[in-house]
Amino acid sequence: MPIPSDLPKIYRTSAKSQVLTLLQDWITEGILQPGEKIVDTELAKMIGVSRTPIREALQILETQGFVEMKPGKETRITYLKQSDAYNIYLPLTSLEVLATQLATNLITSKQIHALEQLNQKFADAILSKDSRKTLQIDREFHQLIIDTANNPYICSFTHTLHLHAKRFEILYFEHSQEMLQESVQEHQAIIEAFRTRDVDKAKKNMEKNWLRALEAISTNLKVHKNPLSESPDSSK
Amino acid sequence: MPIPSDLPKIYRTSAKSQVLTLLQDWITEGILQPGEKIVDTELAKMIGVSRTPIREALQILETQGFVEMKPGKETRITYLKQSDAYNIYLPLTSLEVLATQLATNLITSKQIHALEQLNQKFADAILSKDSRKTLQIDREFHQLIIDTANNPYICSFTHTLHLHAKRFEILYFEHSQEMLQESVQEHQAIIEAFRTRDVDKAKKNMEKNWLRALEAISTNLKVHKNPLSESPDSSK
DNA sequence: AAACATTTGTCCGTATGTATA
DNA sequence: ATATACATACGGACAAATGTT
Repeated sequence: MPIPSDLPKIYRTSAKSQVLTLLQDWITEGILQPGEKIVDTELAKMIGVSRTPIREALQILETQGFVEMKPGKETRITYLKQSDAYNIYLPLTSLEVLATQLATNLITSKQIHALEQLNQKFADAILSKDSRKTLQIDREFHQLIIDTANNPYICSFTHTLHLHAKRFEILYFEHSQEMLQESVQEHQAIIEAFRTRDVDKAKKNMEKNWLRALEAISTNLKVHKNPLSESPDSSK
Repeated sequence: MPIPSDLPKIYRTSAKSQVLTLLQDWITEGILQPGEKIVDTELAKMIGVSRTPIREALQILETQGFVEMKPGKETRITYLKQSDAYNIYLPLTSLEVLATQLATNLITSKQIHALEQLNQKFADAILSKDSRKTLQIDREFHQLIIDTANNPYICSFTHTLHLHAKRFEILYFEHSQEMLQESVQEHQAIIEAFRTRDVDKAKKNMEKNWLRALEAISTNLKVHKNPLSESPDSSK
């Protein structure tokens, strides 16, 4: 059997990358809470690797804004305030609007078809009221557009912001049915705009999609569940 | 003498951060060339520290797109093609336009005054024909606006993109006098827009400032100086 | 095909700096 | 103020993987 030559090269997965993905997951899911102290020896024992890959992963998490390392002192999960919503969603909006603009001129009919299927799955997920699955499929829809734009910096930045947004939503926000239904409409409008290569329509709907989510967030926050989520008293 | 209590806390600078800054400088300045192989033991000997802080810095440089680590195989400085100009400058434009929007509502008269002084120094630097200094002051102008916007994600992303842009310009591009003169005008327009809190005018001029630079780049590239800057033959 | 050289990935010990009693 | 405990930063050694002869 001939081996297809265009297979994506599978790199050996280092302990570092596995730890990184694991910790990103623990932080976004809230298993590691905002403000929680991280001790590398403990994590190492817990996960079953040495301190080195733990530390290497922590370095990366710091540049992504998930932990704060005070050299020689301590390492903590970063705090996340409700007002951070703007910090996260506004640059995410700008970058995804740009991705949409670039994608409009690059997208193939095959990819448009994939977007349609994802939006259908999205609509189904909303009805199933499985909010985790719904969020997951929404992100896949957006990710396909980002991938189409084919810009490594946009891809990297939005990946980080998506993780922060997920953490934020798990901490503070529950999407309403009506809001998600509107999302389906906007997704559909983006797909139509792609078909007719209508850059302006595509961008406008992408922007609306995110800004509406941000507005919903700022007017409809979860009750403050977790004291650790707030920044500590600065008078200390 | 009373000690002012609002001093920014000076953290002990780790070997890791020093190595990181040093390598970022070497890469953007072209001392470490695109495609060049990096051996951590060599760097460690050269700089005079152990492999650990070198590796930690390399992890971060990888997430920023300056090096590529192939596990168990090799570590290389990333290639930079002329066509990467779009990848760098387009997201930078989007993010700085957003920063400008946010800054318009936050900027103080003191900061506006600082911008004016920077733009004056910028104009002087252009006449002195010291292109390094000119670029440096231009970045300080933009950085002040970004700092004013007060968004950690925008700040982090644009920092990385500024470094990539600097590397690109040193490799491929020499700003012309006329282009820089236009920049002075746009900066002035931004300052005026800040004064009157004219969000739209401020954004438009910031966008124009970057897009014009990108246009100049794509129509006026340096002669291809460096064979290593090109990606290697993909048929390998 | 197998042994070698090279380089990376991981482990763990030690020292330095920080906070607390 | 001094001593103690503790966590982090760094160093050096070993193991694993890759490419080569």
